[in-house]
Amino acid sequence: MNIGEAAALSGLPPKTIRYYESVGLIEAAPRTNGGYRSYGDTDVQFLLFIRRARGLGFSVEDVAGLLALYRDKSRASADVKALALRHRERIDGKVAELASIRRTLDHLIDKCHGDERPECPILDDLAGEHYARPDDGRREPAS
Amino acid sequence: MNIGEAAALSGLPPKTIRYYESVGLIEAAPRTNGGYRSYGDTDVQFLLFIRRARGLGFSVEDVAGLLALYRDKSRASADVKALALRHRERIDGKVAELASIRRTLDHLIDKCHGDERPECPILDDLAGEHYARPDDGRREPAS
DNA sequence: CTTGACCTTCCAGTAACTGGAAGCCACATG
DNA sequence: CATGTGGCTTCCAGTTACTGGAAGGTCAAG
Repeated sequence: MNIGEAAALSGLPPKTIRYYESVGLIEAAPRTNGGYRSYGDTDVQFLLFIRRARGLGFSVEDVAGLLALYRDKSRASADVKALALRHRERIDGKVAELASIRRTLDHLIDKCHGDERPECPILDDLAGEHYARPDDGRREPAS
Repeated sequence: MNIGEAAALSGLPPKTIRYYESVGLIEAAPRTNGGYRSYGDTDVQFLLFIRRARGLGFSVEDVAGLLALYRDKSRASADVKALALRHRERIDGKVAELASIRRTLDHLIDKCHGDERPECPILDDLAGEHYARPDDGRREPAS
């Protein structure tokens, strides 16, 4: 099948499949006489594997690792698990960061009345003005 | 002051300050005879504003909008709030996505014994193989 | 005058694609 | 057979927000 069909079956855009080939994530597909890439069912399976792994947020580099383990029938499941655990750590880190940001945002949004008036605690906070305490004119050195 | 001091006071690397100037986020700093950028306290305040906004995850483009509102003393706080609300939406979207990924990852990691044996539910799942599942053999299509 | 820290510009690379241009291939129709 | 349409090819550029590094100018101290 041509790349368009492989794309439809795998759910990946043709551009992305070519990209994966260009970075070595998948092997270069054989070509037809006319120079078209030619794919088989197995290739589609690999593409689906990649799409699912990417959907779980694994980096392309991680996916390359997962594919290597997938192909290696004598792998140790511990290696796969280790990769997944590292990935989960990163996810947790991001979630924590976003949660913290969200809390701050909540406070600020809550305090901004959001009307025609210019007074805005959001801007005040970003500007570092402690608007609730107009008595402190001193400046802390950054470090 | 030179860029190094402005960087130290604002907590932004000199490279980043130059970058912000290059993309028009801040005005081009005046130069000394020797061609060095020269900054004042006000500039540092702007840089701090930018750093805080970026720390809350606002894009550089959003920060440009916030700066414009910050400078516009006749702004409506509603505009600031709207920007913050849109941003919070994006954050929420990301958190939801990450949470979903995390749940899936939890299941997979939990089921992988992680030893020397090659059997691995994580890889099986990525490969789309519906390995033994006592209570629920069905799987939802990825999207 | 020389050293070393700091500054300058410009180019390239990062992650993972995506859009678009220019041009070839395949097939159906007139 | 010519032509039109759609799919395919390659390659370049742009995206986000910087960051590293090279080559070279400036400045204060010794």
